[in-house]
Amino acid sequence: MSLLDEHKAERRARIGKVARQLVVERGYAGLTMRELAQKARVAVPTLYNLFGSKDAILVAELAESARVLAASLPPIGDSFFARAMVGFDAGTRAIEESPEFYRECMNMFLTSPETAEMRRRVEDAHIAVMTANLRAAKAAGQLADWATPEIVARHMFAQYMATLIAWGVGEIDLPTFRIAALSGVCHLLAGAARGPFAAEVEAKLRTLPTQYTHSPPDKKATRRST
Amino acid sequence: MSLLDEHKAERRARIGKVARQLVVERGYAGLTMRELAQKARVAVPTLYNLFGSKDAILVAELAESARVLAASLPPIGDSFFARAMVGFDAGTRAIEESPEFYRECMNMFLTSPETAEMRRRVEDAHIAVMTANLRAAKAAGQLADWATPEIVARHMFAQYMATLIAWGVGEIDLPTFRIAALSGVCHLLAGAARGPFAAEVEAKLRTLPTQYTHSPPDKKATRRST
DNA sequence: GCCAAAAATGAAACGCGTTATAAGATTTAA
DNA sequence: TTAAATCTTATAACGCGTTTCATTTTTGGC
Repeated sequence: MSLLDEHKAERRARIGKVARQLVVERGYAGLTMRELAQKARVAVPTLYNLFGSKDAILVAELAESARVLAASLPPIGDSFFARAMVGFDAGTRAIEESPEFYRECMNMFLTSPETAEMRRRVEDAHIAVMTANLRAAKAAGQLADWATPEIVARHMFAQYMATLIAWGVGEIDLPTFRIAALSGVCHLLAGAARGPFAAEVEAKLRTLPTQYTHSPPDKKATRRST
Repeated sequence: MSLLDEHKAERRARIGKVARQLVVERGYAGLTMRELAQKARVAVPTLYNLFGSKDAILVAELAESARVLAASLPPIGDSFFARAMVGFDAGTRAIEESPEFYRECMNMFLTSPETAEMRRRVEDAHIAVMTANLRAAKAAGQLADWATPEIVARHMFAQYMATLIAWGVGEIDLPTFRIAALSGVCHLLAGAARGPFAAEVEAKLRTLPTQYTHSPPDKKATRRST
């Protein structure tokens, strides 16, 4: 790596760090390019040279988080169900580490064209793992004959995302999110699972509260103005 | 209604109509308040007097659509499953009538603070219907003992919304959306349904394609710039 | 050490959503 | 008819993300 590229990387890192911090402090809308430039000791056009847009800066931070998360995934369990839970758990724990940041980035992540490719990558990775998992279940006769592994995997992912969004818009708080996401995924698996797999899912479902609090606004989020 | 209120209502209607048309033509970002004011023969501050914000104008249009939709709901069928399908079908048909408008409004609908109340209203209405429906199924012994009607209803709604979002961001096209949403809801019901209800769900699942095309970008949407 | 290429800089500008201000039009009530 | 109240209007402004441009700084090869 040349000196030039090194300095570029330094700047990128500095900008990303400050951006992340400012988003946590002031929210997505509260992060202004002019202030970011100043606090990162950089000129405004430099932000655009290095990243291209405001969203791209945060996407880069999200991508970094995803990389760290992927590298830290614990070894998978042995039952189909345990394996299915590992990914969801890891994602949820990552969010719990800096909820303000992820919540403020959620709108952007969902809607910015910058993130289209990243969304597809994240989704494909999740779905590939779950599909493989469910394929094994099917081979072991523990999946309904009408169930297609990939389709079930996609629906599970959709269920998780929908719950995530409910949290992102402030509809539910983080503990509720944990329960609701788990519940949703289990409900979905309950239909397709057979044999021991099904028993495991049902057992889990029985441990979940049947009346978790919905619509209890914890802090309002999304698009703060100052 | 006083003359003053009449004229106000006229202006509101005119603005809403033009806004809707402009969104269809140029997308959400392509709708500018200055142009809207001009085309609706109104001053810019009037837009803010009457609505409060750009998003609020489109929210009002969405609310109007929701009102029309709710009023046009066909009589419900007789089986639990048929009843569950009616709402989803009506919503999907509404979208198919003006996909450009709804697609462009989706980001805004999901993320704007203006829509929080409306989201809750729509969600509560859907969930109330489905919950009542599932309660009847439970009373008839056609629901698993671990299944809570309201929770299943919420998961169904989440599944539908997640698929809707996938369409909104351009991940899937409208025909795929129809299949995927139906498939997701059926997968969810398959776990909780018992007896004749379960048989109906499974029968439906067997009719759905097991390999519907995912990620075939039809027209890119979300945040056009001109 | 010098010179061409590459990149960062400061300052100004653009279009956007939104708001303030002052003046003009319209409705209401007497 | 007139006066008060209400709303619309035109215009200009603000802060935002983003871009342009000319200038300066930094880098890499000789």
